[in-house]
Amino acid sequence: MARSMHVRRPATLASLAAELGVSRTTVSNAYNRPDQLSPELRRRVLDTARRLGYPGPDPVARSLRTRKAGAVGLLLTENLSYAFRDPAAIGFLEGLALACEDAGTGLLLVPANPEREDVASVHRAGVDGFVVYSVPDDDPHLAAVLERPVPTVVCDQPDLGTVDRVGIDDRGAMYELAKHLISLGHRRVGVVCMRLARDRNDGFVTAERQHAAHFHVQRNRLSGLAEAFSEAGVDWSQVPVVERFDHNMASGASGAAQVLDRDPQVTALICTSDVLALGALTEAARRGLRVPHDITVTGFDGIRPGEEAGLTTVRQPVLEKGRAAGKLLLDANERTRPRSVNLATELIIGKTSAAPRGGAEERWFGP
Amino acid sequence: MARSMHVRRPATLASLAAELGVSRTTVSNAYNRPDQLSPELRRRVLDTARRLGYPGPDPVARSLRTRKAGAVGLLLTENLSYAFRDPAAIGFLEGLALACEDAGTGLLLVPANPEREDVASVHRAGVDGFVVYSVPDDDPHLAAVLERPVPTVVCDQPDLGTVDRVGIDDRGAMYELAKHLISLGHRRVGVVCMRLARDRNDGFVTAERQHAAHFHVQRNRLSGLAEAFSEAGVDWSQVPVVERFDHNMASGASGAAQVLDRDPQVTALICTSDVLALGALTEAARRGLRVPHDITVTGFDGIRPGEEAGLTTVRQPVLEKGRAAGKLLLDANERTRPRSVNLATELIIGKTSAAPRGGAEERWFGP
DNA sequence: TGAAAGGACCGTAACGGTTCAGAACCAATT
DNA sequence: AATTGGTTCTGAACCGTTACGGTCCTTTCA
Repeated sequence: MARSMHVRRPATLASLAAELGVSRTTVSNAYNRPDQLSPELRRRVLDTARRLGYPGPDPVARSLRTRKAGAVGLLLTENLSYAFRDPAAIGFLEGLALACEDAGTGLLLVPANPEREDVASVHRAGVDGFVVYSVPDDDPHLAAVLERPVPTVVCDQPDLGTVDRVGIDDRGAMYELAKHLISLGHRRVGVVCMRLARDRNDGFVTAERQHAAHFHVQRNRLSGLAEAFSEAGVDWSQVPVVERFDHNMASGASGAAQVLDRDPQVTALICTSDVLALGALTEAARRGLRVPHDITVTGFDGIRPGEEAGLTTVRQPVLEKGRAAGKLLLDANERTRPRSVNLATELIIGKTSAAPRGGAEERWFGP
Repeated sequence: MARSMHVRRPATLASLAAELGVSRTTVSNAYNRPDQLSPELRRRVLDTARRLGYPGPDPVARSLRTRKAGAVGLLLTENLSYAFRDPAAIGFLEGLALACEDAGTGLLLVPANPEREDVASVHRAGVDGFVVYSVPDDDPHLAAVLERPVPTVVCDQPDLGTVDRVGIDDRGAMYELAKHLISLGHRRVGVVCMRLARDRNDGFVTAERQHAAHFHVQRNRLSGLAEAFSEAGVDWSQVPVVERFDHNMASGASGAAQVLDRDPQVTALICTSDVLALGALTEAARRGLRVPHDITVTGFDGIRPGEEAGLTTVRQPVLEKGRAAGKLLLDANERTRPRSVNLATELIIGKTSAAPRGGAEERWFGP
């Protein structure tokens, strides 16, 4: 009980300076610019700091004064933890983290509960810039980010023209995939896609909802499909498109089931992500459908488990996307116009796609 | 070119107050305590803010005054991006993120390059607390965190007695796994472990280095093995233990190769992580060794790919560990003593372990 | 010996907010 | 008429630091 009975206020740079009989500037310099003071004095400052339990300059106060936080913020659609569940998101984050560590910058994951309209977390984030990854274009969090006077990079979002952007040509890539299926002879297809807007709509999607989709990525992938199949003479408005709010394999499976229940004659299940496609594969197996003999299944992304399953898909460089976003943000030059980066994708023809059984004429046996 | 020719300084709360002819307090209240001023005035404040392009109270200045940053920091051993490569780390992060989003707190990933001694990133992090995940006990970044006057939770680290801790009984769990192997008849075994210290040492490990390991988790897992096998009459000092700095499947494979080259007669390869074990499996296959008929392979962690491979391992609740760490940190009560949480593990007997071919007497045929 | 150079340290003024104890005002109660 | 209570708004202190532009003293060199 020999310790001080009164609550001692924590030491600050000022109190340390007072104790030493030097100016605050000098103490500050002891930490930040060793060359600005004599080694002896510096040692004395540091020793006294240790004795007084001064932990060094307060990072927040420093940030206020220097006007840099040493961190970039990341805004995602989903609950924070989603970032660690979705393989594509993980890849993106790894790339972003690579860029951050190169720059010695921290990475702040901003909690943005999509259920609530509460954007306080965005306002509260002490960051030098934002990366926005795949949020709906009408998300209030996105609006809040854009109001903040810091550089921003959007990824997998529409080009806003005002901030940097990185992405892929989702529409073109999906168009190519569709062309591949069409060349195999597929005309009667079904689609399972990820959520198209902030409201939950687990079921069939109207053409209108497809057009009005608030998720840039999904809208463009669907649009690429619609274009290709329309060109091939397919009436896109008759194609069953099923939406799933949650993004996991179970959704892929139930989405596939819903498509197959509606039209058992579809020869191909096109999924807008590999995760959904992997789920569709399980549903096909459950129904005793052999892939690709009885049915073709395709994905999008090029994640590892899809690769192992031999999935026909579009591979996109998720890690590079994250890294590019980080780089764009970290050398944000006020002078430059908003930049837009499109990364290349690659069509991967796996073993889950083949010509439909019986060929194109099969559709004459439809219901 | 009608826009202002001069650079306008960004609006602040003070300039907004001046423009409106009200006090700064009132503007602050307009944002933070709407009930403290009349609705009309509040509207006027917010409208003027929009007109002047005032983005709302600066988060850093607010943090300085309120003494809360609204974020917790995470310190990891590795380069930042490692967090997104290692399955166990991903699970931990998911759990931590869950705890954070429950509390509406941000999660700041602090870049801590293990190569450099530069701990500035720790000093610069504006956070309300730290979670430290599996860093060597002599890491300067850890020391820097402990000097910061904020609550801290260490995970997979020794109990420091001064800060909260969460972990598992690595030693006991590995002891149980070893007992299982011993009961199957294994006496001649080899070990592949993760890095034991900050220096790279890809090769055999002396008993001394095992004891002095700076990674709590690895030290305890090895110690559990040593205890069990010693009790079974095995001279642990003769057991080949190979260390690998990088944690990936390739390391597991090359580590296994090194053990098998040294002693082709080992009947079991014990790996201190599933990732290493998966690599060991590939090396076994490469050599034409059938698992478990020709050789037993075991892991530790209970990650998904291991499960799919039918790996015998110890499953630990990585997600729960992260969540527990977050909870501990977020309701850090000054009054409570440092808490220590041990989570339960489960021994998983998969299909990669079996009794050694020829039984215990085989060792008589050794070199 | 005087001028110039350089090292070491300091004072002041921000940085952009929040908070608390009132002041001013008005209506309702005693 | 004085008191009470409530709402609305204000003034000043404070958060802990760094940027900026000095001053002062000691060397160095012509």
